[in-house]
Amino acid sequence: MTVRVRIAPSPTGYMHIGTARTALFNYLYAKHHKGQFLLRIEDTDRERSTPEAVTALIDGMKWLGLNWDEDVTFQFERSPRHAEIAREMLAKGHAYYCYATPAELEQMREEQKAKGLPQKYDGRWRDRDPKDAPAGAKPVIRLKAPQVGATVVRDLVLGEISVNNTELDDMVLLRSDGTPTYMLAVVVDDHDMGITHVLRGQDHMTNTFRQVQIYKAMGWDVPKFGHIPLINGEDGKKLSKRHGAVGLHEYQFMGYLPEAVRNYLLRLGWAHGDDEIISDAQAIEWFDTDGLQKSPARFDTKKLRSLNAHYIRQADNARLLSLILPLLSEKASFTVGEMAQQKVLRGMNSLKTRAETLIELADAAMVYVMEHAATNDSKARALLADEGNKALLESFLPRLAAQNDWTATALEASVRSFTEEKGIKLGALAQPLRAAVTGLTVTPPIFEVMEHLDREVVIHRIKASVSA
RNA sequence: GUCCCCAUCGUCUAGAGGCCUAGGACACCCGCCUUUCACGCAGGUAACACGGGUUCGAAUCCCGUUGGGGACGCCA
Repeated sequence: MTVRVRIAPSPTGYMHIGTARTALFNYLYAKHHKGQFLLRIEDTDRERSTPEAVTALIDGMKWLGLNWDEDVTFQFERSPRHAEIAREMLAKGHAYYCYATPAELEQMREEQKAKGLPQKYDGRWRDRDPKDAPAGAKPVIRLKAPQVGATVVRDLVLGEISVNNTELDDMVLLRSDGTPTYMLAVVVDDHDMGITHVLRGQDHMTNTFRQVQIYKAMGWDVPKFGHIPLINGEDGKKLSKRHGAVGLHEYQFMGYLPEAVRNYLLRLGWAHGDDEIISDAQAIEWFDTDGLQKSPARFDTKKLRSLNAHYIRQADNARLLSLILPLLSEKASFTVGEMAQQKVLRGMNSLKTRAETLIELADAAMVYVMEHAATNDSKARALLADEGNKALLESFLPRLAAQNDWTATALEASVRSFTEEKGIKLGALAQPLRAAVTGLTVTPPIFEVMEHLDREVVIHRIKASVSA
């Protein structure tokens, strides 16, 4: 049997980081088992679904590199089919009309809550004759769920899980306006799409029991289920906006590489021995449900950053340049030209070992973009305000002006011989030099920066700082 | 409140009854390298929630307690 899995997000604004991880797991599961990975947009909630949100979901999937097979299924388009199944269940005696009004049900729940009873539909229309229906009332269709026994699921992650059927109530399948509920639509779509394995968050566990009852009522094959532990915030509480970013796109904006996010998400709730850095090919080769964790994991930004730093170091320089180019132009307030881009590219090897995000990479790369040295670094200004340093720089200037070989190696040699003659440490001149040339105290190796910067620019900046 | 699920360093995790004096990674601390900052390399601190069983032997199996998460909609 070919494995067919799906990710079924609802378009309610953006792609949640947890949804992204579930999508990744499903994708890898499909690839590992040489099956198909499908995308279904669950847009049956017409109030909240928007075309923008659908686009956000699709963009998120593409950014993460999770390409799906076949066409995207839009759940709402299938509502006639869902209604058809609801009527079929009605005909088979597995469902019934319920005329209770929302207000009536709310009152029922409040009474249950007040008495400390479990909150669930009490089945008031289960055995009642539809002839008793109030005139003009629009009914919903409810599942006639089994009231004895237990519903048992052999979970791919948790093992056997079960619940007594007395705990489950008769859920709504078709709303009074004729539209299907999530519970019905998911089952019908998964069945029609030939889904064999459902890997989803543990927040769906109770839904699974109820959905299994629908499969059984229809006499359909029940797919295998696997309930993935949820992602919590750094404080162990439910991941929410107050923890920072929950939208996948936010990670993109914060300068994370998709491969880093992929690797991080993969290791959150899943492991393959002690492996940490895992390539896409290895992920496909290794991923299976036996490596999934049972308990929830906390989101750790520090580890994500560390992984991101790793992948930035691995990344192709030209790719990095293209990724930070919009950032550079934005920071500079002008379009960064070809010359500056070439300087950044030449300095990239040193820049990328110092950045954990693309934002930091862009910040550091600005030394090659700006016309003048930075002026807002107080430590650098203090260094240049020192008369001794000024005198030192001034006395070194003629050497620099006479410098033939404008390479990092030669520049370093020149500075070394100068400091040796003066009997001072290399850093005694290198650091003021860094401050004068860049306006900063922390940069890539200063001789390399000088090499990539034009000679005239370097000399001009030193002169400017000396005479300031 | 009711039901479901879970429980190893601060965090992510390895661990399938003896290989565990509990391993790795991130973070943290320290050293080396060094023109700053990083990278890299070498060390270090740090965990089996608790209580009962089962067993010659338990981080691993069972029960309970505690703690955590989730679900209880004509949302998905």
